[in-house]
Amino acid sequence: MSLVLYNDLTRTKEPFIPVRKGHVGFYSCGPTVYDYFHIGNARPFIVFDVLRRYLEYSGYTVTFVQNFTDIEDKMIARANREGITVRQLADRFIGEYYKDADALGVRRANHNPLATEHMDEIIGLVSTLIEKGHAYEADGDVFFDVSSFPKYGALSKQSLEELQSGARIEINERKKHPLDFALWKAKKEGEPSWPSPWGEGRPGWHIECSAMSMKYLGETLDIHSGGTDLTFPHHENEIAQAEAATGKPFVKYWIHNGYLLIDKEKMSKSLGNFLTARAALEKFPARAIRFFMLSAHYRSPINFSEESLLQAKSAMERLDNCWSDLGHAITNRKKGERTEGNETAALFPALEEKFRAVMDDDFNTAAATGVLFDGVKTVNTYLKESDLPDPAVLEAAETFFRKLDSVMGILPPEASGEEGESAGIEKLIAERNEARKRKDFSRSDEIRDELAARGIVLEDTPEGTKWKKKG
RNA sequence: GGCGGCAUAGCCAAGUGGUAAGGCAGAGGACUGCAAAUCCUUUAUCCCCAGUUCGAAUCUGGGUGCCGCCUCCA
Repeated sequence: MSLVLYNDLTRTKEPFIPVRKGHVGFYSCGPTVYDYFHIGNARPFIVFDVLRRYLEYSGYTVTFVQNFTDIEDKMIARANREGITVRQLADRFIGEYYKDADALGVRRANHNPLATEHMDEIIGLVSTLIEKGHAYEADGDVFFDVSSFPKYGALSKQSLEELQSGARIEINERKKHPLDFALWKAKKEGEPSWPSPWGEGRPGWHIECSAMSMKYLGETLDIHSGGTDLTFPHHENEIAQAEAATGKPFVKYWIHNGYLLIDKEKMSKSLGNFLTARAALEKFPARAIRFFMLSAHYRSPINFSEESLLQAKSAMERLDNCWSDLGHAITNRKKGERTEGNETAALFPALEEKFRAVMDDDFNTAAATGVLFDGVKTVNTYLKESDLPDPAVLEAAETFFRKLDSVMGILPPEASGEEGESAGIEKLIAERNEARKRKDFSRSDEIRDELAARGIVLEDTPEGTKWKKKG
């Protein structure tokens, strides 16, 4: 088995074969850093983080690039409103991006290029396009000439005529074709600008991704991802810019995630129906948010709701219980225990194989969560039925969870031992167990309630009383 | 108008020809001083109609409903 990906360019699932054997160049469109990102924006960050991790799990060396758009209309508008520079605004929200993305368990990219730091590459690309007759200057603006690029519309499967007929774009007299788009915008009053062969100005939005992705990943990328709303025009334009300039295929696999909906409607800043990732993180554990995102296929729309997140949270608690029970069993294992658990131990590699199979099929994280919980069930059943667990089973189980978690990133973090607190809790538990021996249940329940008020949950098991923090 | 997506149990959601994964919630049982956790049992003929097929949630045609893109947007 090997990975098969749904390629939006061909609208079919295709075997994944990278340009360079063993290596993957992966570019994902990043945020415009004019505000906190919302939970809908978080979807691609999380799902493509998982795809990247899966590629690494599968043995590829991945170069993952995600840009920050730091010069753009909304950036300028907000900076002016707040009386700060665009650069200051960008610095601020890049910092905020990392806070939230880190909290969500999104691994950092290998490169996070900024448009404003790649003016040479951008201007170089625009110059090439003009030289090759694919772009033209008009009063300090430079436009891409869509009619010079026959493949235009290949990604969105629309002809120029079809695209135009439904278009709601403003007529611009200086454009040769209504769908021509800006590569370079002449400076306006109150806007940051950079020198260029066409005068002072700033880059259009689409050009930065073409220029920066090719700089870091070469002229043909393996994977380019983003939200499905970027298919047109953003990604269509990226293809036009890159391929008109290089004459080579720009991207082998285009993948787009479905929207996150709220009240059955797309969550977006312009609709005003958004919840920032930060606000979501205050309400729900990050791992529950990740699990929620992974519980549906990445191309399907998912509906964000309080109920869905609470369900995800409960599912995580089940995983936590299993993981902590497994940890207890491992910590407390004794020498000379049984070693006849081979059959059970063998279940885990088989489950991992299943995980691999479903993930290889266009990255089916929803099915993968099923496999994860098959593992949970297997562990729970084994621990219940086995008084003296076979270390081989425990190790196989732990390996299974760690391997899957290297991709999904939803296991609880390692318990941080706050020494003093633990000792105090242990003491109370001992006192409670004394009371239970005396059958002084009112005292023992009092202690349990006291701990519960501190978020400590007790479990009486044949091996003694366990405690854990309730998240 | 063009392009595209979705419709599976109370809720979330896999499954694309051989009689429905997984999670949440519910019910009954086991265990427990009571709990908690866990285990066992239990809860669906897959939007509707017609067709193809020995056989369809899965293919074809038609219908209904919902959503998105074609403008900034993950």
